[in-house]
Amino acid sequence: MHKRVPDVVVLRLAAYRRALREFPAGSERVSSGALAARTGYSAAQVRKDLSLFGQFGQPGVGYSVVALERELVRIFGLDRERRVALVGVGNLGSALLAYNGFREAGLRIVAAFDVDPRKVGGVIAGVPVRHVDELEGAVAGENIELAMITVPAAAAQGVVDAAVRGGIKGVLNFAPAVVRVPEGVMLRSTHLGAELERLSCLVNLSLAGRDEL
Amino acid sequence: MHKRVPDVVVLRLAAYRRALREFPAGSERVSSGALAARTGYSAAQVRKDLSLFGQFGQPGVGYSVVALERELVRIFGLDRERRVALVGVGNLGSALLAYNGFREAGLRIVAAFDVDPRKVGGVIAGVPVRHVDELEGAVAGENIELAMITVPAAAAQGVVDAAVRGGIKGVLNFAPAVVRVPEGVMLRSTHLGAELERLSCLVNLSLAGRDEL
DNA sequence: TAGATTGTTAATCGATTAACAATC
DNA sequence: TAGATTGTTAATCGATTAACAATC
Repeated sequence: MHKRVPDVVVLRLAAYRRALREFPAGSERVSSGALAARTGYSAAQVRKDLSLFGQFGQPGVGYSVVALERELVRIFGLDRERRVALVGVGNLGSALLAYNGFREAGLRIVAAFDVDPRKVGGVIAGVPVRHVDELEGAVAGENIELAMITVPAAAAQGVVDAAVRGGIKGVLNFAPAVVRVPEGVMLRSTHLGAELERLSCLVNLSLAGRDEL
Repeated sequence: MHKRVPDVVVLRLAAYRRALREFPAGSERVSSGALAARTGYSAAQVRKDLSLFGQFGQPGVGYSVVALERELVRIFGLDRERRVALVGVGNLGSALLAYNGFREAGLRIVAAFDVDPRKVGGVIAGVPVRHVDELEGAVAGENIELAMITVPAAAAQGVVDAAVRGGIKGVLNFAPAVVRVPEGVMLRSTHLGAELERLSCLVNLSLAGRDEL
């Protein structure tokens, strides 16, 4: 288990997992070809991607739907509960708190943080809102591994630094700002506008007579 | 202008644009090296990416900050207002309606749609909420080019079909469902859980002793 | 001029695809 | 057995990097 795993492989693994979950109840076996058809990738790519992590299939037979899904869950590290902090309880933060998909994925938002005294002390979607001053201590003392940042751009680096001091393992930044984390801390950045801007670019390029992306 | 533009290039162009916007006021010129330092890519890649679209720099001098940003805006198709519909006024839909970043990017949400009679007829963040039955007609008659879908998974394909019938050019799907669009309509899919699951995967792989992604 | 920097070509690197022996 | 399908190797393809002539 020492191979490098490209980002794009993680993206496809997530698609395989989703496809497996949506498989007709009662399906026991699935072939790389069937997974490919459901996800839009190729059978060879399905097998290659999975082979990075082990040998999960049987030649001539295929993969066990249940066992393969279990392997993917394990690869994603979602086979045990991961505790998550959310920082910034605005519109997007509230939407994330109310989102049900995390729980079933093993991702549990256990604490929310904000600076607004009207929000601190409240409870949103079952999650207590605490003052952001408590963030570092909470990460350090309450086994919080991941943090989602939904604060204004100007505040982003500060709260990321606090989470890092507390020992956070991964940061998902939704603030439209470049933030830095030390080596060893995983970082993903996105923001609400990004996807729509990229879509606009695709539409624009395709209309300009280019090939489809 | 007939080269294929890989998805990853669009991603980097967006980063260059953001970096340009954050450049110290008064900067007139920027080199590929300076852009690289700000975005974490390499100078050669900056030049190569830009060269896909034209020659924007001067040898020995660099790029004009203002002119390059204008070119990027043009490439993204954001040099004129693009009208956008939002379908599904839940938590995420409301967050998108309230997000200010779209307007300054030239993306204007002109109509929101829902099926809930308590929401239909209201106005959120200045945008009127209409019944989803009006979606197709609105797209066709009100020059709406892009649609953001924030409805439950089960309803996603139906509203996408309606938007497509109305002549939508691009769809950004936030529902956790696989949707299909005909050739010629651009589609991007993501959902709130996806990024956090990918982050979890990164953290898990890095802790398992793998190289950094 | 000398130093800096672009745009592009060639070289390298990595990812995808095709093919097939091994296996059920 | 014959048909199906995996895991992996080799071949192809595409993207990144390095290098440099051209230019300011």
